[in-house]
Amino acid sequence: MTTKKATIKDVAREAKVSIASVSRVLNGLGGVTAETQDAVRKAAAKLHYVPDNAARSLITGRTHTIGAVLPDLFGEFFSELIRGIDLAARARGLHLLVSSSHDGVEDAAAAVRTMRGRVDGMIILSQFVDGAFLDQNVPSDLPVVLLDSPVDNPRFPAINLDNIAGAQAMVKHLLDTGHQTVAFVTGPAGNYDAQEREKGYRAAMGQFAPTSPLNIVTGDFTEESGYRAGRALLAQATRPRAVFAANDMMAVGCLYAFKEAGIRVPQDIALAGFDDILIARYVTPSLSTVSVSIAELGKSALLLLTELMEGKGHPDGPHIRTLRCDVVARESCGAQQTNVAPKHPPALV
Amino acid sequence: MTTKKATIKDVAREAKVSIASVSRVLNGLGGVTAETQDAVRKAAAKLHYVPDNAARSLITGRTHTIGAVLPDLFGEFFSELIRGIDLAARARGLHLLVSSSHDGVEDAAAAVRTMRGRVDGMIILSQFVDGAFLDQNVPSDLPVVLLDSPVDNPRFPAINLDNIAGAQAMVKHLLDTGHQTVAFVTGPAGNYDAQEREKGYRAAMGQFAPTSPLNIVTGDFTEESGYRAGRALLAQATRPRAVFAANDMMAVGCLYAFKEAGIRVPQDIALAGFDDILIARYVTPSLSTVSVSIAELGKSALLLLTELMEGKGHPDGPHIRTLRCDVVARESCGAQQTNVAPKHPPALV
DNA sequence: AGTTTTGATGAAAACGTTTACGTTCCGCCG
DNA sequence: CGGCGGAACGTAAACGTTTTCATCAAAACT
Repeated sequence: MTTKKATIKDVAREAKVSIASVSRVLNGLGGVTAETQDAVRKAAAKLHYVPDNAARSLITGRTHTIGAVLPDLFGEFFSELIRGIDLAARARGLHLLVSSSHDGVEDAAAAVRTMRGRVDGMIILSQFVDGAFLDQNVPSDLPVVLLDSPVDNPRFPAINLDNIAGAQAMVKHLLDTGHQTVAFVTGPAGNYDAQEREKGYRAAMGQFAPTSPLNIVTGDFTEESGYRAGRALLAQATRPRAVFAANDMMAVGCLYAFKEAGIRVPQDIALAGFDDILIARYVTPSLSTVSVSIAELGKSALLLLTELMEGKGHPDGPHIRTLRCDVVARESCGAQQTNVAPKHPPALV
Repeated sequence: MTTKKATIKDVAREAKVSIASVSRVLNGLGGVTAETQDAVRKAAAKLHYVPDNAARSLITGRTHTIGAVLPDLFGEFFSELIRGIDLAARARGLHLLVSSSHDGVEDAAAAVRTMRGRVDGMIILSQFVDGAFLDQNVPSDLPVVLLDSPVDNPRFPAINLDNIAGAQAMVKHLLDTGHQTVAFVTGPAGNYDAQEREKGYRAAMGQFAPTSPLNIVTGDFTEESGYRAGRALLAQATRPRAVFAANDMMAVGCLYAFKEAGIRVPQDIALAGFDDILIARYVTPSLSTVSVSIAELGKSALLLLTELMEGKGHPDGPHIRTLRCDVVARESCGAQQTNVAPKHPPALV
């Protein structure tokens, strides 16, 4: 590739046809004889012609790119999510523009605004978006799919995790395994997932252990907050029989607090997390948790988005969908015996 | 945002000026009186005007987007890498277009080609790129930074990890700790990092333990291959005193093979990996490894790329740079006593 | 043979910007 | 007072496509 850059005109001249014919051939529109096709393809190959995307976008109004707005890229959750989105996107010939790391509503708004005109649709996961935010920052004709969002608006379909059911199931599992008292470690206040999981805990306790008091300590999804929560729980007058943390990293933090104090898991206290991150399998004892297929979440979001983009104003089905979560019983909850070899990483979607 | 979409013409009409003046005001070019500025800004705000990026790109030839071509998005390495790139990019007002999951040279070529015209520069990490590939698929005027690549071409500066030195240091550390015989588990054949790490192992053994025979079993960076390698090592007539795996996931695989066989780590056999992924801190015993600051790698790549993009044909400094790797001694190599609380995740860059 | 249909092709408009180049107007200096 | 320079602003070209429409030849009818 030594020459400057070939345009469609150069190809047309080389092939001795008009630029319209070149366009037709290269876009497979038909209405061209086999010879011209050949000539055009030869010329294009010879000149290493690659169409200019900006010009194409300008006239067609499509970019073949979708945007992903995320709060951060750190941690397995987002990594898996992007992977799921990317895989599904490239299967459809779409590109992926990522934007992350906004810690305020202004940041998020800027991110969304600057994507305007660069993408054909967006997938947004942010605790800062609500109805007003969307109305203000999203052009009316831009398809958007929300992830893990409380927004209930048919114009902005959402895909959520079934956090409530998942948390309920885990609490029930802990109770069924024989742990009479279950404490809960919360996530950050603004986080929708965290709120839902707490709801699930409350609901399950009310339903399956109405006589047992609620026992809630606060955390913020970080390992360190889990560690502090673990120490706080151990300091209580009557130590709970089981601890359910709103995510795995906090559960791991608890685990280290317990180890440090010489408390055995699960014999002295049972432990469970939420997310089923990779680490959950590798800590000792392996961590019982609630599994959410994150890559699947990303894939579903992209599928829904493409449906929206393909014209059908609103896709079939409800505008809020939930993805089920499953209890994964490992060693830390006491329902499973030690198994030494962890499962391998999940296969590609 | 209810109206269709406002163009620069609409703003001009609303402000009763020409489109040229609107452009001047909005791009801060000067040569406009204060009143016109006001009028234009008011009109733009009123119409919710946002410039069309496609049109702008078409005429300016810049997209303010950089592309990242990666083999996959799975695992902590790529997650961290993207994060490092993204953070540095958005600090400079650049967008990030990712493209991943190519398992063949054709895939990679397609990825690079389809990015043409969409990005102002690219960061490429792929075992499939070599000099010929780049010549064939990269336009001559597109700045590119290579990551972990053996390509030695001033036109394509590269940033590599100092795999050789890191591996050498780890082998030396294992020998110094008193383990006379060190076995090595290789990575996939085509992987540059893997090759370099093996070189480091060979060099260190030759230099520091010339009488000890090399002991190399093959792996492919997956946990499962590490597990198999671990079993193979145990089946040897004289079991090595230490095992150095070319990455952490394989080391974890080894660890489970050893646990399964009732072999204690590090008492019966020492173990070390490479990469310092998050899991390394959480397995029991915690895994000694070689740490590479991956986010830093991404950040450096982006910085170098922006230097290239800003005109200076070739940035200062050598066209191949290496990032140092550091030995992290934890429990599994026997040089460190048990410490129960793992370090917290690395802070944001 | 004359008329219509069909299918391939080319000319030119359109997309929304940036920017080179004119034009106008004003103040200033000779 | 005439000419000149510069600031403010407008006109129009250019960027590289897609797409509509017209053209034209050949094939298909009547």
